[in-house]
Amino acid sequence: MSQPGSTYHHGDLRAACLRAARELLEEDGSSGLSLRAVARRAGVSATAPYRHYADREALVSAVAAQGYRELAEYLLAAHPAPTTPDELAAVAVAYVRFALDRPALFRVMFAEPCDPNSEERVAATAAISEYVRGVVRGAFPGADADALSVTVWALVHGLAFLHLDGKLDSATPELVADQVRTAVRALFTASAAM
Amino acid sequence: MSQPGSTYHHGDLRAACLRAARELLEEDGSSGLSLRAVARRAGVSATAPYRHYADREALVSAVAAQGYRELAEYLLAAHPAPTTPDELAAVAVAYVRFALDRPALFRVMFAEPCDPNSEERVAATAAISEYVRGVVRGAFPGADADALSVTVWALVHGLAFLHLDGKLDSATPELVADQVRTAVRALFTASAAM
DNA sequence: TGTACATCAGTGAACGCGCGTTCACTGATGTAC
DNA sequence: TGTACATCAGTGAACGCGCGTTCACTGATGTAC
Repeated sequence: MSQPGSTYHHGDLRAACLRAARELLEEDGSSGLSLRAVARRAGVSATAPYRHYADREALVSAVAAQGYRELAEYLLAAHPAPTTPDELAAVAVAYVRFALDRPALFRVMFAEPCDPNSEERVAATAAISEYVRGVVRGAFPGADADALSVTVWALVHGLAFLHLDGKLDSATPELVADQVRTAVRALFTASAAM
Repeated sequence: MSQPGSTYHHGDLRAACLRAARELLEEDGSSGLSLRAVARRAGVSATAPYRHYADREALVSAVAAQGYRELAEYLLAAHPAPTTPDELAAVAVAYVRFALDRPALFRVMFAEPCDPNSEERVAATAAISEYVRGVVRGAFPGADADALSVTVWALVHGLAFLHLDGKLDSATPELVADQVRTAVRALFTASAAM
């Protein structure tokens, strides 16, 4: 049990490290994400995090896994089981929105060479990919779900990255959303014509 | 003029640094790309690169710019001016191939927060984006070229990144190429139906 | 053709930094009796 | 309810490392006369 006044025992340093890591990530990018900086921000000695994370990579993996879970929530919140193009587009918009709301986190999740050994991480990405497949099956009943879900994911993922890198105009959220909707609709038309 | 036997004057250290940087990038990823490592590999003192690059960022920008130029060559080699879906698909395949052939370079080009101040870099990315627009105009004469070129670029870019991150099956080049062709064809069908 | 000299590419010592990680430790917690 | 003690979360000093960058320098180059 953590005691309010006590400072020696943090109470929930594991979660505090994760929170600190997320903040550093958004402030300084992934280069700012060091174990020492995390400890500093959590108000704890440099070595305290080792009680909770084996090493730096373990912490990064935990951050990424948390990111995957949050992304899944974003998508589910947009629409739990889309079946029309507009509903699918809403999910796509949420995906890109997530990337723009948490740019550094999104980069850690996808752009960094990752260790294939973190089961937490592997499971989280498998869940995302499974969700996309399910969504595509729902929205495009006739199509080859496997092939089309790759296409949809790639399209949306690419939009997210190009916006992240400033290669597309992301001045306002509405502008971004419109672009995403247009792109997804184009795909839907395609599948209908197949 | 560089003299074969002479070691004091390198001859073309600027280019040698670029080459060393590229090698380090592919061997160790972008974390291995330090000025000191570049100097070491070029067989030169740690400070020699400062004759040719103002700082680390200048070198990274130069590497990225070179990457953009090579990407453009890849695409042009695939087809100089595609007008059919198959020709467009060939260009798309080349884009993804480039990413998989030079993963770390591709990441530097796109996944790293970049300085918007390097004109060399800005010009190079503008050229790519202009090329994509031109290709789309050629292959989809009737469509809204601006909107559609964003869609095409995003789709291909997303495929490249998902493959890079091991989120899609990239066991053989042919498998990858097939996926890319399928996705691009889906888009073309869409535009034909619009 | 030969020499003096300005130019400039590369040297090497040194700086301060933040990092990941180890280690023996200490202080707080909570449980068994 | 009170006390002894095992557990374990966090400490702080220390390690070795590689980094970016500065500085005064030196050696090679090539040009002007």
